[in-house]
Amino acid sequence: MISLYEMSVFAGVVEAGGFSSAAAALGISKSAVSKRVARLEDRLGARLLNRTTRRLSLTEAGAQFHERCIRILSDVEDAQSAITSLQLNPRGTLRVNAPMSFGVRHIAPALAGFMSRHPELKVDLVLNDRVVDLIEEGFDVAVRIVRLSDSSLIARRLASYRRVVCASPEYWESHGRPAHPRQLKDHNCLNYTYLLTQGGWRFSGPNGPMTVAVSGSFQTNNGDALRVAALNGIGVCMLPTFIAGEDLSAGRLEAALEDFEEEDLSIYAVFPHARQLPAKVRTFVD
Amino acid sequence: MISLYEMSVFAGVVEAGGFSSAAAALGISKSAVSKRVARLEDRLGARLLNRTTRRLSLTEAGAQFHERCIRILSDVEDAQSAITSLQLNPRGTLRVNAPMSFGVRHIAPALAGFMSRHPELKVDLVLNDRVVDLIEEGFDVAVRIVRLSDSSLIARRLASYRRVVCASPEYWESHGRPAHPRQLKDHNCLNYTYLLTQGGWRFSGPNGPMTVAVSGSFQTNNGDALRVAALNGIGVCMLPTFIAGEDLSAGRLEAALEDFEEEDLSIYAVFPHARQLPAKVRTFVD
DNA sequence: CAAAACTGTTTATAAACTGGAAACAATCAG
DNA sequence: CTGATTGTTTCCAGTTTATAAACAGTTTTG
Repeated sequence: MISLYEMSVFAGVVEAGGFSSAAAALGISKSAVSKRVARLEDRLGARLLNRTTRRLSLTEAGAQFHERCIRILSDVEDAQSAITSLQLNPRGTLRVNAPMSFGVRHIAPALAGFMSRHPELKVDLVLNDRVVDLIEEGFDVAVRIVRLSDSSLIARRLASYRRVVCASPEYWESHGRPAHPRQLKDHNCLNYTYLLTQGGWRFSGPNGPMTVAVSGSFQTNNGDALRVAALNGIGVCMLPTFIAGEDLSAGRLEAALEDFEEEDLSIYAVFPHARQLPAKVRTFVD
Repeated sequence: MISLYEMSVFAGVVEAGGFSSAAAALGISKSAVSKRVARLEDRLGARLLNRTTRRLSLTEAGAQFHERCIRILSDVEDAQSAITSLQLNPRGTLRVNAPMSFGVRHIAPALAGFMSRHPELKVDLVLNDRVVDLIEEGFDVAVRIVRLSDSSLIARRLASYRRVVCASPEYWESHGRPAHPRQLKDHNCLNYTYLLTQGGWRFSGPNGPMTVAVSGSFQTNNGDALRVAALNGIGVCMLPTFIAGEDLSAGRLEAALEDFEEEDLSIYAVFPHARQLPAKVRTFVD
């Protein structure tokens, strides 16, 4: 198969008007130029240049081929620089996947500023709480609350959060505040479906981690619904700080069992691969 | 530099939807496919394909690049086949150089039939009697009466001819017919300028070649003018058979000294190079 | 007119690259 | 769990490549 290098050497010779000067211009030896052109002619099965020691002239075939060479080489150049630019500048379409609650609460608001800083970049934010296949569904990056052990995916830690047992001040007042996780069995524990499947609420006690089975009158797979229930004083729930944070600061919810909290958990950005991360992804994560 | 082969392998992978199937389709091993694509990605500095063991998907960069790849590869294909076709089919422009007399008398008449057999071919016939630089002036082929010793040019014998001493029947009648070249000094020898510069007329006697100095009242650098003079009975001239042939057959001129004629001389087609002769040239010469 | 300079080509040799087989790692099907 | 399949990596032999040097032919120059 013809190679682009051969074509560019040929174009160089035509441009320079000679093998020796072309060799100098291309920074290679003249024997290399000679052989490249000879090989190209062999592959095409046609003579491209009529050459004497002194003068050089294009064959009819050579003239035709040169014209096309120029165009092809510039097309390749274009393609290459398009890719490079896509790699260096944040643009194109960025497909982001994130959990529902976190996405609505933290990503969507941040997106406005991000997008105004990068007007060439389109963002496609897909929020859902199931674990998606990044590669199959073509995501550039996903935000994950739990770390996955998928070998081909690369994770980067974005932030930490805690899970806080909390309820409204009114609820605590009427039901009392537990001093130990075990006492939760006397409370109406509002449950996040996902946590339930893990067997209960996890704490970190003085003797290591412990899991407490809890039960209550309400369960949902949506963190915001849980929060609303808690705000209304229906019961106790375990909420991540990125959901309950504001309510805790504002005093609308109050925490309990803070001495038994698990160590910090992490929020991760996950990419399909590590090397050669497009700028759009890098910028977004930053 | 990116290579077309890499691009075609990448395009093959996209088309086949997998590395292994692409390898089978391209007839190479899958390790080669893997390495080619990896190298292409390195050179572009961007990931083109997101790959799991099971599934394959194009990156945004990959999708863009693939589109351009397809176009570039087909452009190259086009260029290549255009050259090949130019090489295989007689078409394009054929620049022919020939001596004046021979060109007018033999090439021009033959051209009509040749061109009607090859309507896609244009012919540019340049007639002159000076020796031109084929390469510098861009000729595809030249017809030469004398063999040149130009190293870079390749000659092919087209036909043979003889040089015949002849005059009109009337002239012979009134001046007598010479029996030996030496007797030419008693005749009015019409001279072709070019031959004069060689010192006289050359003959092949029983004792090997001989050159006879001749003189006469008329000399010209045009064979046809010489012929006309001879027809008019002005004197004796030495004409090539390709000029005097018809007149000799028709009896308008009669030969002499036929036993002393030189061995056959040749008419050559001369090309700038031997290998990869375009079809237009080959066809023309045939 | 010979020496010098310059052309493109060829040759010899060392370095780089290439492709395939096999081993490997990861995933999926049964 | 085992076997099949996917893409990657490693290793090695074979090829290709580039360069310098020698070469052949032509033009310029002193």
